[in-house]
Amino acid sequence: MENITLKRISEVLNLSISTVSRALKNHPDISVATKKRVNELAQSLDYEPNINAINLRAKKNRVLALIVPTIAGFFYSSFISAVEEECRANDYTLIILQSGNDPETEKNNLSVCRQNRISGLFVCLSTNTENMAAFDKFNDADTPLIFFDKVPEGDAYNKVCVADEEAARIAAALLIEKKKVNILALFGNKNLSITKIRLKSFTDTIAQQKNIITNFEHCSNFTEAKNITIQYFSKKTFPDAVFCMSDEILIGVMKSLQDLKISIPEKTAVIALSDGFWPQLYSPEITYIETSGYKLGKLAFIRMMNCMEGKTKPVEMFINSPVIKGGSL
Amino acid sequence: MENITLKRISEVLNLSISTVSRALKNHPDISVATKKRVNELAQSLDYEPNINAINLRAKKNRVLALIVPTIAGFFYSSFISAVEEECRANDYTLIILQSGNDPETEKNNLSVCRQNRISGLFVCLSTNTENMAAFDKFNDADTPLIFFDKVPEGDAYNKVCVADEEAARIAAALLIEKKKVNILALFGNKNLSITKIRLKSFTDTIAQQKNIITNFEHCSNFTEAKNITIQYFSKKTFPDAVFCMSDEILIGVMKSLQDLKISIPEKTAVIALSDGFWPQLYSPEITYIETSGYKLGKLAFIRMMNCMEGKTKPVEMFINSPVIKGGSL
DNA sequence: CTTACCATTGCAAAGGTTTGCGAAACTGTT
DNA sequence: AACAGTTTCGCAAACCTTTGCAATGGTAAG
Repeated sequence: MENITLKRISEVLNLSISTVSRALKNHPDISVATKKRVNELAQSLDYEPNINAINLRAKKNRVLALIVPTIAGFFYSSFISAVEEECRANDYTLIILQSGNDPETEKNNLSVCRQNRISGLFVCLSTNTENMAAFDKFNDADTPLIFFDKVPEGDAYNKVCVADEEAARIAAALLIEKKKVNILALFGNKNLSITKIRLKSFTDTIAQQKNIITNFEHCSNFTEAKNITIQYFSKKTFPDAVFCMSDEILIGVMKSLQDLKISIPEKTAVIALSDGFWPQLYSPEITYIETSGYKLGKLAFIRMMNCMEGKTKPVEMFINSPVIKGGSL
Repeated sequence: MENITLKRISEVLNLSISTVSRALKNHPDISVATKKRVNELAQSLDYEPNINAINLRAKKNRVLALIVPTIAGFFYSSFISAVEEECRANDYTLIILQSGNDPETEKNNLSVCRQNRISGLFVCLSTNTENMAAFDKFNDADTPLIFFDKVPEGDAYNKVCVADEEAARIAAALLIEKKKVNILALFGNKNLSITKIRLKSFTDTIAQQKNIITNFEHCSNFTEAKNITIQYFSKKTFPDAVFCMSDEILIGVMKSLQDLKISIPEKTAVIALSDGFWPQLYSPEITYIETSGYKLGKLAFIRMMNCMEGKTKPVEMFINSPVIKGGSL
């Protein structure tokens, strides 16, 4: 099947390319009769404008890109889902790239983005990104850059975040309110700013109470979370509550608690920061503070649009953190 | 920051655009001295070629697209993850679009694809797509079209599938082998070909045994699966095994069994067709027949490459279905 | 000194679209 | 019949890259 272009249509109709172009765009210069002829032929030939040509001429692009360590996983895939919905609704094309948590791949991805002359970029940093220079180029080029989840430090960047501090504080407060006295608190990778914030906020809140013993542990994946939990709960006296910083940790913890047949909330309570999907799978359902990827995605897109409209200073934005009560506390 | 182009470089160096272009591509016509000058300047200016211009000239694109009902969910996101990895490794850009299970949106997405002059397309049909005409245009245009998961009927299309028939047969055989006699078999949406295939294969295998009672039910989401399970297991005599056609059904079933405190595998056995992530979350882990989104994605990409290399007839391909033993059977 | 040849480099066209500006045709007015 | 004013349309340039072919300069051979 041949490629249908304006030129092709213009030849068939004995018109100039420019007339065809204007007719399709409903330009007032063109007579209704001509518009009708053009539109009908275009329709019947299934004409679709060549985006590459359009972008080339316009020197810009309705293309956004998104870089994420991995697509799989509930938080990211629901974030992406939200962003994609908005892109589609606003006639943006979305390019998705995985970094695999590898700074080198991340750099290559940025190269792809620049080749594509994208007009905006969402980024969740890989765990060990240190040099932000490659990102700064986008700022220099006035290409909006929105970080989410794993964000860089400093106030030179746009960031959308779950209200990490608030969420961790609420969780700690709930544990205090329920008079828990021996808490196992599980956090993710030490180096992540997200971990630091949650840890500090949780610690600060708990520390106000004298009589609470808190065991802080770090675990960066499902398996580690499982193992640490087993370690703590194999003893004859064990924590009366577990705090899980993330979904991944939560499911690791739950696996071990189920293996050990420790009943919830009788023997121990569980509370988590979560996207909201997993907690409802358990019985009783897990009480959690919501950190919704979907909502965050929507917010990120709004922020992106604002950045594209006009010059604004980088800001850090938050989504709120409602408590969803299950029966685990 | 201004846009760096070949022209810009050529002006600085007092060379022609073509010389710069060739120098960057390491063309033998260009002297080493010139190549060096050009490369150094390009490097320092962070030159990235404009993909739109390249595509326009080449009249083709290293862009693939993928349409899926929703990105969220384990099967799809792991499928996408695999496809994206391969795209990146092979210098293809991937555009991801969600149909939201709406044929209208699906059609719009196809329009986007054609505007982008993509060179290949992966599609998981939305549940109620009837008219394949919009897809046929891609075949007419020699743009490879690979269907996965929800695939159209007939042999005019390329399809990559989990070995549905085999997987369902294996599951049924395992239940027979374990001498289960009262089985609750849960299947997804009746209209899906994937459901039909699994249902038929399962039924055919089970039917060979006279003494087995099988209760077939359809449920198209988590909640329905939960409710049906409760309905069956609230009676005083209940099934001694549950078969779950998908992950979504499995987690619904497990929620209800946990709520009712029905111990597995003592009171009832559970077996599922699954991507493999969820079964390991439970205790005991669920025995399942693997239907891996990730593997399927890899296969889909290979098939795509084959289609792009040369003219081949549409085929239906399968990935194998290993049994992963947990303790639920 | 001419001729031939090689190594380098430049010219120009093409790909599809948009848009400022000029050209043509037509309308209606004096 | 001449003119101005509209309506409708076409020309050509620009966006950036690639590539066949021509052109330039130089070197060596005759």
